[in-house]
Amino acid sequence: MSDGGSAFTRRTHTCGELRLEHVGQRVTLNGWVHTTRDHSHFVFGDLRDRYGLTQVFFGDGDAKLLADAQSLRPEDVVAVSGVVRARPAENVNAERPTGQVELAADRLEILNRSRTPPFSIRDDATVSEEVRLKYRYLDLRRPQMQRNLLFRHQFMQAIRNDFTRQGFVEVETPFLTKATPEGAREYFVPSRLYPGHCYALPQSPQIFKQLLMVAGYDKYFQIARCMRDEDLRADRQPEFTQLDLEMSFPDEELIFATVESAIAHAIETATGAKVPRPFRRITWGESMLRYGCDKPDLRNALQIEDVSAEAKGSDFKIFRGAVDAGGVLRALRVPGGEALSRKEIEGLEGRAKELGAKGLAWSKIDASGKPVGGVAKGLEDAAGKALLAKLGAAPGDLLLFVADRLKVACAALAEVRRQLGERFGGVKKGTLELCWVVEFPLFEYDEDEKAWKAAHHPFTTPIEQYPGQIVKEPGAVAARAYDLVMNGWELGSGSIRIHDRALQQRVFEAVGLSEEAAQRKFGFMLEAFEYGAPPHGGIGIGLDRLIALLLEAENIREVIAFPKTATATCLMTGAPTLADERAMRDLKIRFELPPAP
RNA sequence: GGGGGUGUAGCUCAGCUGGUUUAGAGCGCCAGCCUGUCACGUUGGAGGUCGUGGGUUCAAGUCCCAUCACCCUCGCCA
Repeated sequence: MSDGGSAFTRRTHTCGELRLEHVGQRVTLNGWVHTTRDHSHFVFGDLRDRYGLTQVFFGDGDAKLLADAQSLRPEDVVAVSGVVRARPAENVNAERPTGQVELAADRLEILNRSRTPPFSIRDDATVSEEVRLKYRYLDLRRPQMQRNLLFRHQFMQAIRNDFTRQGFVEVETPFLTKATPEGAREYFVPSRLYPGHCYALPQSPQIFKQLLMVAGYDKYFQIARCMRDEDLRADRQPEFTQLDLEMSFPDEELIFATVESAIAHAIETATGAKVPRPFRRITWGESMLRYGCDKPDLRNALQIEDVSAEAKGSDFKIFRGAVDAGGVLRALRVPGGEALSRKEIEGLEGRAKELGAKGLAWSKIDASGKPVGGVAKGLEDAAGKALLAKLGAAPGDLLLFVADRLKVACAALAEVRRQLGERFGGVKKGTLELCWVVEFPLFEYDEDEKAWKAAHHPFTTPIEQYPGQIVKEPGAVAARAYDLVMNGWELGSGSIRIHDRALQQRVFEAVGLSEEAAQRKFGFMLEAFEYGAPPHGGIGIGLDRLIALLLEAENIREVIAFPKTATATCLMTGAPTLADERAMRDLKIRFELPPAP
């Protein structure tokens, strides 16, 4: 058979495989030249593939072989054949699994030369992310990245296995679908057959999975790609992977138990760590009060306290003023916090101010239990004493206060608490704390549009205190919505859905969606719900984030093979590119671009 | 859309208050030497649009303005 000259000796083993037990065997390795050490009369080479490194010895009198070996450069691709031999005892490399042996080469096939790579393929190479992304295929050769992607694969496999074991069916849903104007901005795909019409790429498979429930697939899951045309962050990419699932006839407990099983199984399979179950539960209200946010890091023992009632009787202007203006006074007691310097406290105050706080008041508690420094004077009156008592202030404490609007006070103290977590809150790297945050509000007030809108999505079941509450006081209605949170990161979000057509209509009305508009946007779904929609609910969990957290990566780009930059470009391919004129003609699209500078 | 940071050799960086040479270092690269290295060692060498454009100045890597790229972040992400 003609092979175009590309015949080569196929490997018998990988570069991570050879041990003393192979000594004496004739083997062939295929791989990349990692390094060479040229000693003139002989050459050592390290051959690399994704399984490991094996030392190859060239020499032993064959001049042609030696010359070829001397010509080898990093990242050349070769096939090397020879006999495995034990290294002399003094030359064993104990740091490598293959370090007991080496391959005494008698044949070297250079399969492909490499240009000098822009950086060396090693974990300890310091390379800017920009360069790494441009040469992503080289970056992915680094052992760390190979470990990351392998870990990701194992994690995904374990999830699929556990859902399959639990009787779930993985169903693929369309990429080319109908735009749903609520929620995240969508990517559009123009239709050639229907000029002026567009498909949208799904921001999530939400509607399809609910229709699968109507279709009777009572346990659905999918490892699904989602696309959102929003601005990016370290933990957000324009396309990302969700573990999406939906169940019929559920309650929260069934969904929690199902998800906990799969997530715990996957974490245990991929990391070997034991994940305690059930996960902790905390209501949204409690979380906002104690931790100032809806994604608490429960490893952190520090807790926020509301001392607005005490502030009311205070003579201290900063405390009292905020409460009189309809705001709150919230405090964070930091045991041992007296060790913080003035400068460190100012650093925290800087962060608090970035988040909109007017300031960060503080006082330390001295050995006799008296407040000293900062706003200590404001704590001397009766109200101050009551406040200290409520906080349980003890010698060595640092007390931090934010007097502000509720939202600002929460955000500022949440950030301060987060920053102090490792030093004073007992947060340890490498530990996991998963929890469910439950009973989210159903609606949020949109200040810009002066209207209530769905906090999760408009298919979420309300928990009405009395009939009609969603119209009379929408802000007070809780929802059967829940978030999965790990170490202070939101992993996923879900709810028990509305399956009743009339209730769905009332919720649409509450968010200002008329019958007509609802029909236009979701008519096919509402119609489906008239054919026997079972009660159902589910969740979507961001897998990139979860995997990044487990690998202690700073950034989800570290666990995505070909990620985009913070400005949604691909440095390797150059995407996005200017539209091709002819393709645009086919699509009957013309762009109006601002004039070039 | 706003704020902050970075940009000098292939890579990672230094370059002070504008003037010390022809803008440096380590790694990498190229060439020589080296019979047990494993981040091999050693000798020598090549390599620069100081992100880009404009301005100030006798003189700009350095100061000013604009712009681009990347990173972080606020808004945004039902």
